[in-house]
Amino acid sequence: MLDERKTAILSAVVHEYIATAQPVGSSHIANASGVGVSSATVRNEMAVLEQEGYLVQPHTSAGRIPTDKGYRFFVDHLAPPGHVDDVISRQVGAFFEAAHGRLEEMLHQTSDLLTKMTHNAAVVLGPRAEASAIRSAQIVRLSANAATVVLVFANGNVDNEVIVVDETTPDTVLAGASAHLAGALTGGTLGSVDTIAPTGDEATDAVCAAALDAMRAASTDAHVYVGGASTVADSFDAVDVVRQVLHTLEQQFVVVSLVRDIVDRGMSVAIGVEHGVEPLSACSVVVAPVLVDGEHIGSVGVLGPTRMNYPQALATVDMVSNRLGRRLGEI
Amino acid sequence: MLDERKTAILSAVVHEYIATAQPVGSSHIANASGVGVSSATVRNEMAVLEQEGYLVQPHTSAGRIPTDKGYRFFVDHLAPPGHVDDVISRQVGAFFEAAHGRLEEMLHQTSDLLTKMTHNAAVVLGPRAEASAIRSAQIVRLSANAATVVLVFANGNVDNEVIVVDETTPDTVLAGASAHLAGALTGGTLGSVDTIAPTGDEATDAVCAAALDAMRAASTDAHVYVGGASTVADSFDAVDVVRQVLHTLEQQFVVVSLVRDIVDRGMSVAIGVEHGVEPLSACSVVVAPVLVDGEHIGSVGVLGPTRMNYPQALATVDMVSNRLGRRLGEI
DNA sequence: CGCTGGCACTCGGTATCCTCGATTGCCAAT
DNA sequence: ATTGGCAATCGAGGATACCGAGTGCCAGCG
Repeated sequence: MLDERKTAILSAVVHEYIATAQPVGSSHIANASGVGVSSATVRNEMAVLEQEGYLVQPHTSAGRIPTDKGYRFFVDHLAPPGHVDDVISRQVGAFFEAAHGRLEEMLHQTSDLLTKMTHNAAVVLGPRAEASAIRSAQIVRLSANAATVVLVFANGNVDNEVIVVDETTPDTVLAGASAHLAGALTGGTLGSVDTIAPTGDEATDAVCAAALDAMRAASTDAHVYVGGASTVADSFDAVDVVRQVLHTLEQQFVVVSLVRDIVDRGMSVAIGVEHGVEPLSACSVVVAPVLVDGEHIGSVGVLGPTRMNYPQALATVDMVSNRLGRRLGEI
Repeated sequence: MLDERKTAILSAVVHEYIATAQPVGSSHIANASGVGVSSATVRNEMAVLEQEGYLVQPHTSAGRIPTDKGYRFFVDHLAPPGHVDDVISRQVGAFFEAAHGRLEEMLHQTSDLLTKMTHNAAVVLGPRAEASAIRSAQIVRLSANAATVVLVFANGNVDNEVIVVDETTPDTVLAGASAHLAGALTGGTLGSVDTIAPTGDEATDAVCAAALDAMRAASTDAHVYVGGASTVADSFDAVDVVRQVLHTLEQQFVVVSLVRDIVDRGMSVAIGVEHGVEPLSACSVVVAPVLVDGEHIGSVGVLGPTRMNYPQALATVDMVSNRLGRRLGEI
């Protein structure tokens, strides 16, 4: 464990580096921060902090910058409670008051909101379909050989899949199948319903089976919204880092498992290499689960450079996840 | 108009520059291309081409690079018919064969497909809701004070909006409103239906009106899918150009009007400043309308650096728009 | 008359060198 | 234990020189 003075110095370095993105030297700290001690002493302490892995020097004769371990210590022990500006807070409130319309639209906008607040890329993971209760199911014919299955879930999500139907299938059979499907699914969840009881009519049963298959296939892919990807271009000077990060962010699968993994481990911040996604090792991720009635139905997070503003990010992500959860609970 | 030799030289410069991204000098052309003429002659011709605005020199003692005007001449008069690799072509075919599920999902995947094929950012504009015939409408209660309106359109699109209902509204009224709404809307379009005939029951009419308002509000925002934004980081070395372009690409409104504008003007390529979006002046856009039964229901396009591979982009965009249109027509 | 080879000139890119300043580590003094 | 002082380090930034790719122009040639 670090003594009080080392702690103060580390804190000062982190703060300064987050603010300026420049390696910070001993004299800066000796002068500016509350550590009433000479630069030489700070130097000695910083040398120790470097040995212990909290700081590094980009090169001799440069100041120090925090390592992942340094940031970790900072967020675990030093991060001020991070509070969200009152004005901002009110804006978020207003945003969720006004939020309406499709669930998807709302989640999308939420990611934009996070981006605007933190100036970092934002990720919103929506609820999985299979967990939510089904409120309505219907099959609507689109053309001679196509129909669409529409499921309305209790959480406000509406999902649909186009299925192929035989041209000879009469509308009456489709309508029958629609009614049968509605009866079988309404009140249940996609996860709980395995098969649909046969009606005896072959054509009807075929349509129902196709519909269920299609919906089940669709329900597995998560809703994920990544906003503000362009901010990563602002966060890094090295164009190849930008390339790598952007490229990775476009792979939904990677993003989803990244966020899920962190949330599942009960963490709220993953710093640099901690999250194990190598191309994002210059980035930290701050996440929070979205809870509705205590149930974990999604996640929100922001992704930025390791020298991001952790207190603000933590506070913001927390607040947004709360508000979003509350809003979703109202539906 | 340019004589044959100038044309050949311009063509060679464009080709070379697209391939290498380096200013191309007279000797390169004299040696490599089919213009059987000395470098001195090429130099003279290039000087003229520069005066006429087809080429520029980044600085004295450097080779030439094409201007927007140069590219324009190239795509208008010189671009080889641009053909898509057979293998690729088959893959696209397979993609659209296999395409299924939600319309949105399909459009999203289409943009990814375009990105993969052209290594540029891709834009897909989906059909507007208001134009398409409504096949089904229903209102489903989600909770005491919320319900969702679900509309199924003939083109396979399914749209929904959450509306607020009075807590005291009984389920029977909602069901009645749902039926009434379905009766009023089915067969029509959102554009064609102004108001819903009153039923006489006040609560029912209120719900119907709210539903119509919500859907009409929702129908105006276009479905737009931007894929492969990360490729712009690969296309430019200057990090500030990357920032600008990415930032612009995130503004859906700008992207939508950009593409719409080009398509509406009947153009298939907008080069550099031609499209008038200043932050994208280093980019060209290749677009094609998506037609179903001769009706323009959406657009696809790619956006890349002005030195993109126009023949390939044109061919690809064309092909994808055709296939997509055909596929959408099947529904 | 158009084309060509030749030549002087230009200028960006790269390498080299130097200086300047920020910062460090260490040491002796307090 | 802390501090002021000091030599040492090393990158950033500026100046200089060189190289090479490329140009423009001109005189000669078919």
